[in-house]
Amino acid sequence: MSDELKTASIPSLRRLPAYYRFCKQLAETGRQVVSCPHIARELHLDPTQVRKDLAMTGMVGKPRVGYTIGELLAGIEGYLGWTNTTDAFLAGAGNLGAALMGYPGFADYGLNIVAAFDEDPAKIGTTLHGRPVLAMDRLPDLAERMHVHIGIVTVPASAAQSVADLMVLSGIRAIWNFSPTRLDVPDSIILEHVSLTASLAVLTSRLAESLKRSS
Amino acid sequence: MSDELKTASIPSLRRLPAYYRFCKQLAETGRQVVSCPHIARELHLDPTQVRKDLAMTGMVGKPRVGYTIGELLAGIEGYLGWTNTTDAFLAGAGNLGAALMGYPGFADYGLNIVAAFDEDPAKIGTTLHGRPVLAMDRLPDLAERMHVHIGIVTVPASAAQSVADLMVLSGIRAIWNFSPTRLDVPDSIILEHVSLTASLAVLTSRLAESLKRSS
DNA sequence: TAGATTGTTAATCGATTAACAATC
DNA sequence: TAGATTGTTAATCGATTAACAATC
Repeated sequence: MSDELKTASIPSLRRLPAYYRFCKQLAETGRQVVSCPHIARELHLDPTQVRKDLAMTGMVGKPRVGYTIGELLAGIEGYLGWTNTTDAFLAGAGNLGAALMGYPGFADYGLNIVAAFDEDPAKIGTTLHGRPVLAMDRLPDLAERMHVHIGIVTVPASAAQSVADLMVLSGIRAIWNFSPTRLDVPDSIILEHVSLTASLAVLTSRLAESLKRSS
Repeated sequence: MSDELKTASIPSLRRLPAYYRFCKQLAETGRQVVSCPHIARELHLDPTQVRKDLAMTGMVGKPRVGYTIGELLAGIEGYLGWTNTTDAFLAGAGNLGAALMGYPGFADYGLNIVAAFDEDPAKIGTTLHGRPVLAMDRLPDLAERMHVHIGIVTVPASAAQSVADLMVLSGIRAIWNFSPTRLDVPDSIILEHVSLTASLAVLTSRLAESLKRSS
């Protein structure tokens, strides 16, 4: 069978949600089909690149017509594992943690943050956007019993590594790291780092260059 | 003069903050010099790659010794435009906006969020981590008078484009976009998008693959 | 049919990694 | 000196873009 899944490139994976979002908007207007040139024009990408990205998910289109939007959405959902909502635990009920808990869009992307964990006694026992804030030391037991596979790290840099260690011991399989620190975890753990400083570096270096040129 | 700045690659720019952070930690222990292999071991990178990234900033090292940490930090700061703190306006005083306003690390990276702007009358006039929340329509006038060049977008997707348009009209030169939407701005505007859904796609697709393999 | 789009193979481009002389 | 590290050039790798036959 054609079960040989060619491992997708990271840039391709990162583009899929944009296609998904655009096609969902199209679907709401009643549209049934969409072509790669159409998506590419909208997102300022190369049509061939869009086609390759979609091919990766197993999608097939019709020449002259394009892809059925419904199939395309289902294809991306399936490929990214968004079909069944995935439960996640969040560690660090601070500002950023609260923001992620309150982000309404995650449900559309199969992510369900079921509880937050914190060390602060003042926060423990409260709720955050309807989900409980629990003591950090209850994370291992609950993660195992609830089969939670995703851990979100929104604690300060100083606590990030120890929280990650705790998650690994708890059977967490994937860590989404929002702290400004690099985390050391076993190779078997999936690690995705949202680095605000990396993004800021691109912004400020370009701005510095632009201001220099115009002065 | 050697004023021909070769435009840096985005991956290189994104790595610089990690070097910066590691070297700052080393400096605190009293260390004076650091080598590329040393940095590379710590951050799990290739030593040659680290050397090329540093060369980009104009740094020169001593064979057998390495780089002076002080010079290295200054070099990165200069290259990324972190020497003089840059003022920024933030639009959208919601959960995420509050989180960014409260992030203590930004000061180290030359970013100073001086005010937030929002449409919600209930929020206008309050403060967020010591900085005022102002009415959105005051942004253009203030941006011009205060020479603010960076705008941070933390409004919901539906409002993001109109906020970006307002920023462009206000003379903002660089937009840091945290909304889940692609923004359309003139080519002259520097645009950096922090896409949580792109990051989540990498995480969930890998997790799905990993769970499939182990089942 | 004519022509736009798909699917796929080839060419290009850019970033990473390897190799190695120069240096202290 | 011996040997680790720098600086730089060459080779490799992977992603993007171009080319083009197949299709409806």
